[in-house]
Amino acid sequence: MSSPNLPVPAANPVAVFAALGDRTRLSLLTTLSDGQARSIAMLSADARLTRQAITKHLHVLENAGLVSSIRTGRESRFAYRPEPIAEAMAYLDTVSAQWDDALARLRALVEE
Amino acid sequence: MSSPNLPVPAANPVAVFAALGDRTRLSLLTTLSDGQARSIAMLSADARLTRQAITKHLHVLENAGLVSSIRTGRESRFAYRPEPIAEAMAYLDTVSAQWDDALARLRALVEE
DNA sequence: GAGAAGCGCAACTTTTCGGTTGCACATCGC
DNA sequence: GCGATGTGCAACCGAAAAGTTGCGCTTCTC
Repeated sequence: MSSPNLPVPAANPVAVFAALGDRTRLSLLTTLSDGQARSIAMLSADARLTRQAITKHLHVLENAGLVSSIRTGRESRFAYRPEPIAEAMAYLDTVSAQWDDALARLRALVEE
Repeated sequence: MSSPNLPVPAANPVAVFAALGDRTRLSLLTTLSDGQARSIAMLSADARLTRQAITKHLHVLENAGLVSSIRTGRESRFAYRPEPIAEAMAYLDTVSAQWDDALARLRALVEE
């Protein structure tokens, strides 16, 4: 999967959050975040789902830029990619920053 | 909506991310994050969707704990709630921390 | 070379999601 | 009191998501 030199899709916040919004995928990502690349077979081993279901989830994660895959021999290994997570956190930061600003202004107003 | 004294649902990370994984909802939340509570009519005014569609999205956000609503007179006003965002960021922090640890260990190994 | 392991692809089923429409009901303002 | 405003609820629809099954193709391994 993932035609070799096609750039990894831009980490669109909505797509990233959507990818994270499924417990199977969140669990896969958490597993992979230890830096160890794993094959589909390995990742499906301890899952209650079919290998194909896991494969689909991995592709969703890949399209969101959260993992990358390379085919080596007969197996394709998936690896964690940190960038989108950083961008997602940056996005959430802007949201909570706006909130904090609003709070600060309100407080200033109240305290005279 | 939201029976008065029922505790706001626990901010389950999966539910929060799923709620954020839609551009209409993300946009609604961004709007509300300025601290100003708004009625459904206000929030639907500048949207290309039906009032009912907006209402549904607001309920999704509410179930994820991202907003709260109170009925005042004939209108029900929705307000931003910061807690789930903080928890979501905390979750992402654990993921990226695990990644950083893995990187550090790898680096240490390589540098002897 | 033969069997096993690891995948990919395609078809199909079942829910879930995002949206709309229609209608009834409460409330506000004059 | 009455029209306008703001909602809530329910039914319905189409598209996408989640998952399964079946099958064929490579790649190891002995």
